[in-house]
Amino acid sequence: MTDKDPTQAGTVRLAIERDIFNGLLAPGDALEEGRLASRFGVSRTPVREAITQLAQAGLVTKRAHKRAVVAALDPETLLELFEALSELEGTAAFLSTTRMSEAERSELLVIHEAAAKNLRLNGDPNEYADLGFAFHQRIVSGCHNKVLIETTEWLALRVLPYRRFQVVAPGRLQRNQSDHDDIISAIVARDAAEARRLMQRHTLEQGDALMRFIVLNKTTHTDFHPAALAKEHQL
Amino acid sequence: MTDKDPTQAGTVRLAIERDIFNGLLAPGDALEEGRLASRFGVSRTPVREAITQLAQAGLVTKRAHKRAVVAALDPETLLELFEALSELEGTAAFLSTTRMSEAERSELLVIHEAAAKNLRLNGDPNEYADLGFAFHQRIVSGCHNKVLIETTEWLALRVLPYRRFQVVAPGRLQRNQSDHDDIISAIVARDAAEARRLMQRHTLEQGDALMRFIVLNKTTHTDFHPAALAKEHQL
DNA sequence: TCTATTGAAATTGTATACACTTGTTGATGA
DNA sequence: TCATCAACAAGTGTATACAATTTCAATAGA
Repeated sequence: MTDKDPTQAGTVRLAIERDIFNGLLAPGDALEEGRLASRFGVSRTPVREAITQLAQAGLVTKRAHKRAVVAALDPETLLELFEALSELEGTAAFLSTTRMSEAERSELLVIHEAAAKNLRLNGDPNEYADLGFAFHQRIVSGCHNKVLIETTEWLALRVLPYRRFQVVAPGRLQRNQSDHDDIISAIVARDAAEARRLMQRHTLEQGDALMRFIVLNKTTHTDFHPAALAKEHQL
Repeated sequence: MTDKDPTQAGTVRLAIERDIFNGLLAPGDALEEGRLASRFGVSRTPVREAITQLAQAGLVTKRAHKRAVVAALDPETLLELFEALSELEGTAAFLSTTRMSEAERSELLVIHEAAAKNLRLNGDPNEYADLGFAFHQRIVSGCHNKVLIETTEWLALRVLPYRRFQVVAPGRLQRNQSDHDDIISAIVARDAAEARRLMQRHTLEQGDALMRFIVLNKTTHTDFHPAALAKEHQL
């Protein structure tokens, strides 16, 4: 996903992407070409191209002669995203169980144990979230199917801004870690079907937890934008 | 997928898309902005935008300062595509089994029986291919998960130019139809797990059949482009 | 003969100017 | 006061001009 694109359009695209993930650009916010152009010190042309790319990636929506806006994930779409993502990640786990190299498997274990250590010592929750993300990513990449990896990451990208909120739900971290424990066990035991089942359920439950969290906080927010929630919960 | 995009960029995009599917543009062919612009009677700007969109859709590959080329599906990628697609369609069948409305189910049956009739009467193979495509599409759309539908169609789009070659392999049609029979039976019996298993295996086998066909004809072609193969087999 | 290099031609990336569409504001009439 | 519509403002879509990079062929050297 992280293109090493030396072109200005690519640079602008990455900058906008980061803004979306950081929350500087909230869902529903308008992306006005002229302002972005002057902000990045380029002309409208590369900005337009960047927006076109982001639109195809699903991060912004764009209709003819209307301002492009950051894609707003309504709860229904978010749920659908997690449902699809859970199946993809489950499939990846299934394939990875038999296809990962010894090196990949041991790397996965290292990540998992670092997360466990973080949890035991009450470490930085952001670091734990990053480790959790790495855990998922390694399992996905372990399937050695570039198309599947690309597709999964494409979906994961869209829930990325929301995903770290799993950590705020009470008891989520321990549950998350024990899920990972079970998944690792299945992989080590070369039980691909079980790895799929556990991974699929795990990702779907992450989505459910996120949904519950959002619904709980919905009354106090007109929108459930990650940046607003982050402020609220000192993330 | 079929945008009603009144803008020239959208028009150009659809035109190029059709050219790719029709075979006028073969994988590996260069998409030169200037020539396309003069061909469609527009400037390079909308052409560039169309190419950017197609690149994000995966139909063409584009690197900085280099010509955009129609995405070439090497056999390995094609196999990966079918592996990923088979999982997605299997999941869709799983969900559709319990989620399809009565109307959707009966529509699926109508399509299936039309295909059966076509086969019995030795009808037009192209019509059979279209019915087969419709069969898959209805099962996918029946899952009522827009994200999953969109993702599946996104992958299916990339194998679409190659997919109709399943029909040329000897005995493929009967095998294909009996697979569909079994899938329908599982759906009617509300056996979601079985529907998934059958659908997944079915799509994967379609890919395998296509791969075998390609490998068999590989020696006589430097490339296995669909248009060339179509000419060869009077499709 | 083959390889490396160098220059121009071709092609892509970007800036700017203009055309068209959309939305808003304020004047006009009832 | 309110509805209607026209003029304008703001913003997107497109064309064109220019800059930067790649490509390719011709040439020089071994």
